[in-house]
Amino acid sequence: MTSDITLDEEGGSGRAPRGTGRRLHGAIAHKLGAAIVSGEYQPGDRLESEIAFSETLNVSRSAYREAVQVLTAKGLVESRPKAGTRVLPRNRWNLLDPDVLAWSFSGEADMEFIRNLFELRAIVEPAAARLAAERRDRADLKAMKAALGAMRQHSLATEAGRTADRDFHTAILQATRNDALITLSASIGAAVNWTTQFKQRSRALPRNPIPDHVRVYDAIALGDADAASEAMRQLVALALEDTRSSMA
Amino acid sequence: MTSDITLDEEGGSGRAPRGTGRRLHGAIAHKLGAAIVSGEYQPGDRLESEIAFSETLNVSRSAYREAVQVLTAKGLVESRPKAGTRVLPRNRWNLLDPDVLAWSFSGEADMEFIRNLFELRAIVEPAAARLAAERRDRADLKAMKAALGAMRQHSLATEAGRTADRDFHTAILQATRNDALITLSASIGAAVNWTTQFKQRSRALPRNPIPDHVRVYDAIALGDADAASEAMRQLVALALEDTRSSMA
DNA sequence: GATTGGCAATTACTCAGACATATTTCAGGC
DNA sequence: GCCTGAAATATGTCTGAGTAATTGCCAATC
Repeated sequence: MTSDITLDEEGGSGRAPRGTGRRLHGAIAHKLGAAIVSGEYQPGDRLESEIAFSETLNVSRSAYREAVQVLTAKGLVESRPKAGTRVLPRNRWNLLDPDVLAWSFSGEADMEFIRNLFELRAIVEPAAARLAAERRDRADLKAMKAALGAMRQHSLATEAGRTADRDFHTAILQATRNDALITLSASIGAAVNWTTQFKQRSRALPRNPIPDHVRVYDAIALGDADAASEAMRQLVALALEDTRSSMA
Repeated sequence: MTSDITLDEEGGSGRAPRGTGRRLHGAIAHKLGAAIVSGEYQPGDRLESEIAFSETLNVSRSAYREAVQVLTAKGLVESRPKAGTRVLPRNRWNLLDPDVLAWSFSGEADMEFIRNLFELRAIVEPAAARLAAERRDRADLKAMKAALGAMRQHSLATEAGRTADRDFHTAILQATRNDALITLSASIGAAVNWTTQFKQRSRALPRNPIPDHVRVYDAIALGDADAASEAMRQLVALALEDTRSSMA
């Protein structure tokens, strides 16, 4: 028997069996992962047995098991012989894993969690800007300047505009020369931009983001660490305010 | 045929086929993951085909595939039909994943990476102490005090002492009420304590860590956010200094 | 000469079913 | 009542077959 289940997520035109480039076990992991982070399965809950669950999904046991391995790798579940597969308590989850973040935002957004992410961002990003001001070289500044120019041309409502925004922040991170910091900030930034995209949809954002970004750039270019940190602090604070107002 | 390979890591008395409680695919993931983060496989390198590699390891294809799924979930590799499985560039790795951190420290420690982690810790922990000072309740303080008492009784050279140290920091994190921050800081803290354990082994550390911790506790108990942040900053700085000196 | 189209080969992906192993649970004996 | 051992059950591992998708080559065309 061949798989006859759609397993499509992000509800929409459910025509294709699954998006191209997406493997079956990946789709299962996404489906289960989203169900867990959304609270559909509670910590401590036991999943059906492998045989039963894979039959329910109309997939082979191998495909299902590979999906569970992914969830296990991200700390969402734990499997033991005879005991079955159980959802782990939330403090075991790798909340900052890019996939887990994506799953968290694939359903309804948990405002409390978003606040926590912004709080973390407000801690990390200003510090990153500070390091960037101390360590940037000519190539870093060039990249930032180019991204800034692109941001001026395209609105944040367009895909090109959001890409430019991402590029600007990425350039700052690269200048910190700290891989751990880069990984962390990139994950948080991506997740937060989920909400930005959402925010734009409610089209109540006339504020021009360029001046905030220019202040950050100028401080980094001057090598003024304190000013860079402060400018970034403001930028994050304003972003949180925008997000908050667009959701209230 | 049954698996006849040992797959033992952490070189030592290689008696058991693999540590109890450790599944085969987990052992493979550990072995491959450690090999990748240590640079044995370079980004862009292509792994042998599933059939060939699983035969080399004397394990079934299923076990090997499940291990690869874990690595894929952590951003270390990517698999595509016909193209094979390739090691991804380092900026795609989830460097802050607990397992990836563990693999990083299972081999020779990369001093540059350790510095980066300490830098990140120096950013996050003082901010966490600040939040804890603002939000802690009686139960939080009680937990910190208990951990502090345990630290006084046992040296950091003992397992009990290290547990108490962890408990103290965990209690501070809990008081921040920020899950994302807790997850992050716990991962970094655990990784850094790898180095602490290593540090102790070189037994050149007469410094008493208690006063530093007491300063942090007092500031948090008083609700003095600035003092808490500053005290934690000092604590992290001293820890870095100790680690640096014990490795030089 | 450069570009586009189709073809074939290779590789991962999925499926199916059997057997092995570990852990919990419960029954029995000291 | 505690400990010991056996049975039940779910995950873990193995094998082998067949499917699907991507790449790289080659030819035909502009």
